[in-house]
Amino acid sequence: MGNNRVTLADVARRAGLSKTAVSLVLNGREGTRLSAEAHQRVFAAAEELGYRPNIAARSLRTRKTATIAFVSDVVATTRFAGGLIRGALDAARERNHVLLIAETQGDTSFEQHAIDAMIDRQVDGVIYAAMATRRLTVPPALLANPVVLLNATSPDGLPCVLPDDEQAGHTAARTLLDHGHRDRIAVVGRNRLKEHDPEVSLAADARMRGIQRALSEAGTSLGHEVFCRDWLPEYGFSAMRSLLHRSPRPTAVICMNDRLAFGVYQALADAGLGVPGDVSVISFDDDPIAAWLRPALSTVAIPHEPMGRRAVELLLDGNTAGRRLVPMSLRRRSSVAPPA
Amino acid sequence: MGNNRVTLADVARRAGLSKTAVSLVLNGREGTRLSAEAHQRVFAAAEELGYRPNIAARSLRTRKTATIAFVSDVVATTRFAGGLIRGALDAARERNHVLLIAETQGDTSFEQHAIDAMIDRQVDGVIYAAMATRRLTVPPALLANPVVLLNATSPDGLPCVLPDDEQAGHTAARTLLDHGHRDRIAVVGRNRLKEHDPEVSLAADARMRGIQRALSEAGTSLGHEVFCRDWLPEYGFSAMRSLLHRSPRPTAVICMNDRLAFGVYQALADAGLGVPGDVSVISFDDDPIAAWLRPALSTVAIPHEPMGRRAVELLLDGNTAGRRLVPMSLRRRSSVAPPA
DNA sequence: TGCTCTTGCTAAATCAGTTTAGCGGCTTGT
DNA sequence: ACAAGCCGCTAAACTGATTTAGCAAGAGCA
Repeated sequence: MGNNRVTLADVARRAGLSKTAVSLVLNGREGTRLSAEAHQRVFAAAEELGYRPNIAARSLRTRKTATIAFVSDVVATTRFAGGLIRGALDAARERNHVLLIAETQGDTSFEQHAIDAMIDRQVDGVIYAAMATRRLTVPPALLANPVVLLNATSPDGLPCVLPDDEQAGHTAARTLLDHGHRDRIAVVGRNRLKEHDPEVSLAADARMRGIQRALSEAGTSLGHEVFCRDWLPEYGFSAMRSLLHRSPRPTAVICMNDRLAFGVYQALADAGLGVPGDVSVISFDDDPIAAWLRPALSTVAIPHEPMGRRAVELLLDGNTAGRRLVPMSLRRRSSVAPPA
Repeated sequence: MGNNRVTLADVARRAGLSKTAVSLVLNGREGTRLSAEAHQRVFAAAEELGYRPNIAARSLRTRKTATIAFVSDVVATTRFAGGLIRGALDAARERNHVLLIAETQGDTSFEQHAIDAMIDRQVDGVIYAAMATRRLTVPPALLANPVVLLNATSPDGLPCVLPDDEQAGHTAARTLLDHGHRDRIAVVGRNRLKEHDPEVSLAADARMRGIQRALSEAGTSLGHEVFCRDWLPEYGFSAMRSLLHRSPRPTAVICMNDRLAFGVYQALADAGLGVPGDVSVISFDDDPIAAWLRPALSTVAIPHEPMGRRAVELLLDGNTAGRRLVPMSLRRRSSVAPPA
């Protein structure tokens, strides 16, 4: 196993120099007065022996592990997480860092355990991620070292990365307005809890603000709105059913996420109505399902990868406190058309 | 930061004992002749100071890091990965280990980089995971330390964890037979490449074998089959369309995965046919979408969490070589009924 | 009394790096 | 001619744990 790994001492012996010299050369230290010839000998020896530094040993002295902890409530294993981790992974790789991941599953003792485990391993910093965009309080144990919140804010004013949901709401509404929809635009998925409790969601309120701003800028306002207990297909389904009983019928529906939109599609199909011929649909998230629906669903994507990437950059490069909003962009597909 | 972390020496000083004594006590070593009183003093001191061992320092000596590398082609960020990582994370936590993750994205240089990065950090072992169940060759650099393949096999005969797709195929077909379907069962999603090239897929062939075994045990055989270029909704859609032109029309369809089944649902809805009234549908994977469809789709689930868990157990406990098949179980929902 | 054994504990080596302090030899300035 | 400074390099300390080797005091035995 590692018993015969090549060490710095081996390289030094081979190069006929001291460990010090080898360390200085391999770390590319400026201002050492080692000769060009010594540099050559070190590089050659390291190359020939296939030397790789032992990071545990190094970090013992330097207190840098080139390792970042990615701690999340439950995000690490949801579809949602994919892009977040991918982006973080990419940015970490570019900076020669690796990611240690842990999931708290919302359990305080798991969380404590996870954080301890990470800190014991001397991570250089922690990315604390939430599945739903929301406000949270970070465990005090974390505050001792660099932290960046991902998809969350905290009262401590820690640096954080969030999607720009208000702009997304504006984009969604603006898109419908641009297609000629006006007074008969409905929203599916309003939810008092999500909109009023920042510890539950920040997205719901921000998206609504964006939608309402776009409408009032256009001199109009929301035609209908339906509240939903949760943002799941079944609630979208019944919400759309209830909308179809109202008159005038909406010409377009903004769904608070793609799963609701899926339910809305089902209800429209059951009623024999076509998208976008009879009703246009637009939504948020860009869940994989959005591209699979027929017609494909136009939706304002959560920028998972850029967010993950941004969090790592913020952590590693100077991270001034405060929030960073990452823009959300429209995936134009086929579910929006002018009203009949 | 870490400059004032409590060290073993601090605890020793406080307890009025040597570092050796403290180390022995805290590690619960048997056969030391330290007095009960010394034990008390050590525990008290450690507790009072909030001592936590520095794992980098420890691993320098012991060559154990309590860290596992989870290297995958692309699995880490797909929906697919969720359960795999979750299971691995759970099992790792139970054993006081953590997971270092990396993604190669199928790029050889990324892969080399990732593997080096993990080995430099002295991981105790590597889980090498694939997104699609398939055969692959593991990079030679890995062979120097413990490896378990997850969702993959290799010619090296390394220990590996795979879903039992043949049994899954048998279960799917058996379920339809039990409901009274017999000669008019169709398969959607046959694919020569997937079935014949183990480096592309092992699942396709295994599922087909299971299906055919169940049918021949019942003295019947496949009514129809449609080949698909890929297992995506659009191909399921056109496959089902073509099936509807044949006569006799199938009474039930086995889809090779849930995304195909989604397309099949769309085609049936377009044709005004009901599931399961006119056609029963059963599938594989248990993608989240399966539960969202109306009627909810019965499908044989890939046991992601147990697989991830199993991989960690295999790696940490004695891992005798050879393959472990993890059973796949049926999620009974509403898409299967007796033929009309 | 002298010898060995056990008991309870510790000094020092070790892991693989980084960093500090400084050593000879040569050049330069006065 | 002599001090000062530079050049090229190294010995040794240090990081925080584990582990080996062994010491001193007391007990047991002849």
